[in-house]
Amino acid sequence: MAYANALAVLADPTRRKVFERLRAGPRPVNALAAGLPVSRPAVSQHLKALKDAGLVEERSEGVRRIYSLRREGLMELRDWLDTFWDDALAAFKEEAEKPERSG
Amino acid sequence: MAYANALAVLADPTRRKVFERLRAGPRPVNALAAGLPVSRPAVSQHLKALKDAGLVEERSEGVRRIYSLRREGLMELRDWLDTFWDDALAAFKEEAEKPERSG
DNA sequence: CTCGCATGTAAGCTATCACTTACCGTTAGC
DNA sequence: GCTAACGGTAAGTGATAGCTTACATGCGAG
Repeated sequence: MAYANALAVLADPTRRKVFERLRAGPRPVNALAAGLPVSRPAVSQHLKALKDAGLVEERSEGVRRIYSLRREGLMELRDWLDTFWDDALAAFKEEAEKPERSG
Repeated sequence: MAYANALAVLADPTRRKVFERLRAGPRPVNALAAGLPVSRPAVSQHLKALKDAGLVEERSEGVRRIYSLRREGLMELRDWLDTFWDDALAAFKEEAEKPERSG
């Protein structure tokens, strides 16, 4: 059910912006916070949330913490999305929940 | 930017549950609310949010409102997700944001 | 028309969330 | 050791989101 966490974390616009910035490659906190309309501690908090959800990973480089994307964290979300196009599953579930029909 | 709305709407567990129930086929509000730990008005409110986000659609059938999935509403979200695997785009953006490198 | 079911809407409450400021630990350079 | 830069954490605050109850609306049956 990691997709649930991913959805919750990515729902916030600022946090999503931080996440999207990482698409361009690994970045230290300073760079991620630059230009955003929130303070640096706010970005730190967002990064923590992203990390807890498995969406980013962090490594130390001297005094900096370099954050990078973790695409595996998005995979469950993608899989979940795909279940809405899986017509076989949908049909099965429909029958399972409606053992009898009036028509 | 419809994916932003989709993310925000699907982030709530109860609302997501309602949405997932629709995977099994069109349902009236009553059926969607049955068994959920929240009141029926709460479900109505969730359905409104889902509808506003383009994730469900609604049609009247006598006194009932039949809600059904709208997969198009999920497409933008899926496309957005895919951008995180698009390495060409990622490389391009990386270069665009870093015109010079120390190496 | 009257009654009842199915559903949307309004108002109010509470918990949560994102933000800010202040502070602390850590690393690098002199 | 002293200082400066990077960044994580704590405490407090205001806004928002989801929930509930009460009420309004619309359709169908008799």
